[in-house]
Amino acid sequence: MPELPEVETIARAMREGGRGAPPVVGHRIKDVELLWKRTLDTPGPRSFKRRIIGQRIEDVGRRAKYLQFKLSEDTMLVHLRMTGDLLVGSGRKPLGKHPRMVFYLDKNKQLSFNDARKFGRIWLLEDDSMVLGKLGPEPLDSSLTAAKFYKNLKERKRQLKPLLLDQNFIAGLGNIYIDEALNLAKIHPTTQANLLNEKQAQALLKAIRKVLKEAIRRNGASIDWAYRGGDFQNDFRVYQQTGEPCQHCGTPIDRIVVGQRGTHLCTHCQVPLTA
DNA sequence: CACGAGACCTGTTCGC
DNA sequence: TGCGAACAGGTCTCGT
Repeated sequence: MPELPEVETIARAMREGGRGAPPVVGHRIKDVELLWKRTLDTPGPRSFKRRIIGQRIEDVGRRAKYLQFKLSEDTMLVHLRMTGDLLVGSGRKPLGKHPRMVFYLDKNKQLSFNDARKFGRIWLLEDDSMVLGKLGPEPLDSSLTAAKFYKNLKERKRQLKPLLLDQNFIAGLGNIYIDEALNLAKIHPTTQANLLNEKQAQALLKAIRKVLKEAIRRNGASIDWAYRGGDFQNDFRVYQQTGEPCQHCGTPIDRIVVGQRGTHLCTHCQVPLTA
């Protein structure tokens, strides 16, 4: 489900409450239950349990699509992958339809990691750079200037769509927001990165930021049963709009496959670039 | 380095 | 209606 805006929304809910649940920051972890073994990446189950019990959740942040739980001693990273979600409530009965790991907190609270497809992963680390170290820049961080983004694009020959999906090139984007940003910038998804001129690179970065900021403002996009809470899905220009008229020119939105991912675009507004 | 295929998984929707 | 195929927000690994 979740790309940067959805993960950001969840991180905020963990800190301040939201999505119909109270915050978890300030609570202490009293017990953990692992219901699907592979959900836990690092360390092993015994060590994980021994280390995490007793730690207090000091803060929750986000890097790329990872949630960072800053605990008293360690950092716990949670990656939701396709269908993961975090639910907060009370009692001992695991919340949600597909609980994979459940944290029992003080004051009878619980945090339940739900994940239908079991792709999600959790790490407990002294130093989270072990996992986050190679990630590319945050798209909303001002240290990623238009000039730097242009330079980075110039050094790559890959098609834009798979390149923007590469978390080591730029962090946090996924299938939805890439399709939306490329449409907004009027750039074809199969364009070779190094063929963009400076103006187009600038337009692309601007479009990425606009789409992400608007989505965060709307608390992300709710699609199907995986993630709920946001309503940016009502603003999709191309994603899952196959056959619908382009808002700009009326041409029916097309769906193609690029790098094995479904890709939505307006073939009139987004014309392939040739060298 | 770029690219494609296959894995990891389950649930929903589509086509016949 | 029923049933298999296709598809899904992500990422890793392997082979060419």
